[in-house]
Amino acid sequence: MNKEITIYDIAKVVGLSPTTVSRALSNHPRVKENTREKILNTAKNMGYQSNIFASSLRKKRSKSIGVIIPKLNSPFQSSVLAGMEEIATQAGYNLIISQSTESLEKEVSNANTMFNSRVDGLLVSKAGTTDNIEHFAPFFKKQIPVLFFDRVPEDNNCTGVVINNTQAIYDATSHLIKEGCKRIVHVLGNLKINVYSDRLKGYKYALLDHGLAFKEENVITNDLGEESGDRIVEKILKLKPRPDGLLVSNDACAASCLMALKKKK
Amino acid sequence: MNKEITIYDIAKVVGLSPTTVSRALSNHPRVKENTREKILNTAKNMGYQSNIFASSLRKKRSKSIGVIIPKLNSPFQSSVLAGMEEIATQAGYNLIISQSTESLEKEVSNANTMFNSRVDGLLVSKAGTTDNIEHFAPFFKKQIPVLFFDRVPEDNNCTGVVINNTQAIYDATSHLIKEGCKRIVHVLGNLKINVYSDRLKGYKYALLDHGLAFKEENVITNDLGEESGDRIVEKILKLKPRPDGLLVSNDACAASCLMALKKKK
DNA sequence: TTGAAAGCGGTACCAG
DNA sequence: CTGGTACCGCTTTCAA
Repeated sequence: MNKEITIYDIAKVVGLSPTTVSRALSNHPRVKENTREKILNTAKNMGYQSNIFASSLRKKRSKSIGVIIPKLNSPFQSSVLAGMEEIATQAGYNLIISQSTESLEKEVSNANTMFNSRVDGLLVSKAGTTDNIEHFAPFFKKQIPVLFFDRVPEDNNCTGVVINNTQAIYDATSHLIKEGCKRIVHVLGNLKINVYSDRLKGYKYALLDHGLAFKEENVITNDLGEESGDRIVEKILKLKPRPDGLLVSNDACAASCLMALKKKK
Repeated sequence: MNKEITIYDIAKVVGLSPTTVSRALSNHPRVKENTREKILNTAKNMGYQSNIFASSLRKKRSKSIGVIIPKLNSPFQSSVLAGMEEIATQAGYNLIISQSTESLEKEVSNANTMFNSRVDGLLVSKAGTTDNIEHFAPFFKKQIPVLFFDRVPEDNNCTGVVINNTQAIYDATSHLIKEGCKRIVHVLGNLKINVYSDRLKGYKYALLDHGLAFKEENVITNDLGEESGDRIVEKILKLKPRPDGLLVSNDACAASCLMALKKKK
């Protein structure tokens, strides 16, 4: 059984104190260049591996950041994740990830796990049905930074990063209108989610600014899936007069709608 | 400054030893039901949060699993990740993820980070260019389980999980042949990667079994991107006689090829 | 069923 | 620039 090498072992070998070894290993400035090199070398030779548990225990920091997102296998979320990973790694942080699968219950459980894992910070994109955020209270209380992104809570005390969803859909709608569309159907998800309610605003504003009337029946909500194309197209085809434009708030769903429409032809 | 509550604080309050408190909190069987309940209650009331650093230090286990994949924002990889997360969470493990972005250098660095984070196990899908695996040696030496998936090393001493790539492409090729294709172009990635070399085998076998000749010029390798459609189509159109079937080993690239082909029409 | 005490392996504080 | 030592908070013997 090969025992772990500790700084004490190194200290004995180089004839210095554990303190100095510790300092050398963490690049503390007040160690003679010579000494540090000797320590670093013997550490390498002895196959030393720093014990992050002991270090974290003492320093009370985990050097890890928690991430809670609705779905890992979402093109958007996973590309955001890729960016997070890059920056976190650069800064010497680990990323601990979990998904809520759009369930509040799981989000609560994930938040608890993250808290118990003592992450130094938390990045969250809410589950669709989450309308309270008291499961993050322990973080707030302990002053652990919580940053929401994309799907942010209504609560104004929370820090969040979002794109300008309203403007984006305003632009998209305006584009369709300029292309000659008069009856644009807008398909979006749960309006409890800021992402979709903001987009709906953009849609409405664009209609208004171009002198088109907003009609409730042209908005289809709460059904954004990779397989919901058929259902959506069904609804659209029932509308009279028939719509001449379609704006879908989700790539996969848009593709599904396209396929469904092709079938109908 | 609110100090952390420890098992000692709880012990004092309930008038028992830290040992018993520890046992109660970790559901050790040899604690009287009464005692345990009392401890659990006061723990909750006092706002106790177990210190996972101390626990890990003592138990020498992190209850976390490392994951290294080429790209986080890949539909395939992220859906695998979703499955891993589900199971890991169920089992009380955290997932620490990182991406190599197809670079050996980063993969090495990620492996080191994971090792230093003392993950209890490691899940790896290799970067394309990785042809040695000595950066995982510390894991092997310390008997930390390393499981490769999808992109596995050649080394037979490694445990790996793969789909039957050969059979899959054999079936796909056979399908095209049955549809009447005689000159099928196969587009795939770096042949150093098992995924692609296995698929190439399947392609060859299928041609053989259906009495078609294999031609080197019908295989396009090393260019699988979301934007490589134009280049690939360029190559295809130069072939004489013109191919009548196309088999692309990657969804995004296949879509890109379709678009490029449409433009050419 | 419960307890005392010795670690786990670093880091921080206070000296020198 | 270097060292002694207490301590972070939990778990694990060994003992009762």
